[in-house]
Amino acid sequence: MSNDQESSSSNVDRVYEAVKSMASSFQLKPDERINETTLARSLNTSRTPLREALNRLAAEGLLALKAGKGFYCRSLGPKEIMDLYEVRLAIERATVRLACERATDEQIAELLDYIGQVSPNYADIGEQEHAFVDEGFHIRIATMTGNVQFVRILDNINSRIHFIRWVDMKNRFEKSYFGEHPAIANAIAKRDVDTAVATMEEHVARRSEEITAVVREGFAQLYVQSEN
Amino acid sequence: MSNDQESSSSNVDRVYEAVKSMASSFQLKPDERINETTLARSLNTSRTPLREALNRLAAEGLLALKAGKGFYCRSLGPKEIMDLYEVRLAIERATVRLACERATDEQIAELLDYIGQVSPNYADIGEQEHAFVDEGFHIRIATMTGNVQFVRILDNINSRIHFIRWVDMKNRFEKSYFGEHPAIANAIAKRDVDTAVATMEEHVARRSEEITAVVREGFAQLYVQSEN
DNA sequence: CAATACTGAACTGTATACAGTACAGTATTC
DNA sequence: GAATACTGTACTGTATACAGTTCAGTATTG
Repeated sequence: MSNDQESSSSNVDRVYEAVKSMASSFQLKPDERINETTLARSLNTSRTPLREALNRLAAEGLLALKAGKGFYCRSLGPKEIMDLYEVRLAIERATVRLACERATDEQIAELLDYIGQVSPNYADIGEQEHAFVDEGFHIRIATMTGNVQFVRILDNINSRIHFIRWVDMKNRFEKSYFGEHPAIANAIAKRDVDTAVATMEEHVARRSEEITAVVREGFAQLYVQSEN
Repeated sequence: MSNDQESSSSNVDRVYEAVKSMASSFQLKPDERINETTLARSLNTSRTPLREALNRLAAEGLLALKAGKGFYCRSLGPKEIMDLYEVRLAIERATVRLACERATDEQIAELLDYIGQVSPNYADIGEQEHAFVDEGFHIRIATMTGNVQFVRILDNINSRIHFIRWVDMKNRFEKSYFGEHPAIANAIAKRDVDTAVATMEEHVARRSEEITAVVREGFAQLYVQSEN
């Protein structure tokens, strides 16, 4: 049945994206066992392509596979979150430095434009979108390095902390978008490596601290938010 | 505590390791199509678990999946190699810094011991082993951070550049093991962050330069070496 | 009543069958 | 003889069947 639009990406890719989205938005709860038959049926496919997608996600660290018990949505405890932020800091330190050195003028113009487009109507979009916009900013900087591997890794980290980022966005978005992000972008535009790196470090580190506070408060409220 | 959940009890994990090893050692040639039926048979399994393993490896970047045409062993061109070394530099800069701050005295003792054990009989082992020993050194430093994510990423990079590393080892091993590695380890032992980071940067960067030279010479000879 | 053994449902892990598709090698036409 | 159409083979992608295992819920025994 070729009912779906041209499968530029295969069935597995479609399922992969769907499950990834479900995991990022915590429709799949942490440490919850994934019922393959049910999930396959709800995605209009069979268990074979579903399991192939699940294996990819497990390889990326979004899911865990307990032998003999199947796939679990990976739990996201305080330790893991801090660890991921630590890796993110290491990566972004490098990307912002390389971006200063290598970004084309077009890329820089596009980055400034990206910031500009969001600012006016930032109030109209939800937290979920805020998180995506934030991720988009950092991914653009990674892209400026010309090194796909950085983008790949950052993308992986993003998908794993997306939900946390989303929650935190309530407090942070305005600060990020009218303060720190433009500061970083401007430093890149001036090819000012030291300022760019320092600002980025501060940006990520501050975020990390705030996350810690949220995490310490406990996760209960987070999960509640994702109920509906 | 037994890891037989991971390796021996699961057929997929066994196949995964086998194929990974084949890809790292270029028994599977770059850009070569993988015949699932044949490979499955040679690994004493069926296509289903094999494909699950292949999907994991594709997610990790060791294989590529062309839609409608199956899995291919990923080509490793100069650009990709340089990119991976660049990421590695970013990661190792971070790990060595954190290792200085967080490593336990036991871990440091173990690291020094690791170096000591290898030195005497370094001539007895082949290049393949040299590469593993080298990787082991860097993985240990990553482990000292207490952050599993760093280990994970570094391990991924290692598996993708293993072959290149192996080739380069002919020239580098002695320099690494009697010069740079001990220098890094000693700096960590003294908790001297600046020296440790600087030495590590120099170490990875120098290696990267030499790799470039090898790569520029052309790959033909590399592939020939892996024939038998 | 508590604790342990038992049984069956449900689910994972694997093998296999089948359908659709790319590709090579051959035939056909100009 | 060259170029294009054709046909068969082989392989991927997916569905399904089956075997082994876990787990919950019940029965049994002290």
